[in-house]
Amino acid sequence: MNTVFKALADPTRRRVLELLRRRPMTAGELADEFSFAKPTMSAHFAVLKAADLVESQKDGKQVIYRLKLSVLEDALLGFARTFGMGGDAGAPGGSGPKTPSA
Amino acid sequence: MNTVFKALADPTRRRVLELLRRRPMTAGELADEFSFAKPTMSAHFAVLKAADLVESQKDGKQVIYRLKLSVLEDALLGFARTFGMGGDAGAPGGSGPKTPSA
DNA sequence: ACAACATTTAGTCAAAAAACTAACTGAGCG
DNA sequence: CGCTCAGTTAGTTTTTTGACTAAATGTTGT
Repeated sequence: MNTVFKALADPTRRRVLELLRRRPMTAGELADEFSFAKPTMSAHFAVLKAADLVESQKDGKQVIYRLKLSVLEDALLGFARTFGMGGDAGAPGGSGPKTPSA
Repeated sequence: MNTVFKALADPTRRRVLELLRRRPMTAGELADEFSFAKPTMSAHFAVLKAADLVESQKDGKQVIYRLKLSVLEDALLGFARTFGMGGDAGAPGGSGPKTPSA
């Protein structure tokens, strides 16, 4: 989950995710949407993949990236619910968990 | 919004927000929950404040920090809705929501 | 006024992040 | 086979981040 938030910290990567929300795209197609060099984009893809936010599939000489929406959902909405948004998952009224491990 | 995601990228800051979700706390109280030096924590508070995720109020020689839930909500749920989660604010036109509430 | 306390500011440092160019790997084509 | 295209890996550089100690600021009690 920390990797997810780290991945989301960069605006380029957030935009990659937004592009992938519509359809899977090849590394080249994605890279064309930005002004960065390809290795730079490749590194961004690697971060997204390490966070399990995208999956890649090789197709001939291209690599197709696809959004893993459920992972993004789990992280985002899961965290949101921690704060009592969109449901309830961690906002007790009495004395709750300290969770002193971080 | 970028500042919000940058702020959320650090686990210490996420935990500060979680602590503040229950009640406003002073800088010292918050700092006591962590093993870092106080100036380190102060810097984290500054990042959260710059992202407008918390507000501070001076009370004598202490500083009380309070969570700005609505800002967190706007950023988090707003971004989530971009992906068709928890509502609709930017769902794909050609291909509908893949996983409406998984 | 002075001391004690809570917090922030200043300055330093090491590690991580984000970018680049150059070189490599693997796939398909003539 | 040798070329070219798509993408990644390697290596370097600059900037940002997250931590620390020491010192400054501001507040309260004596």
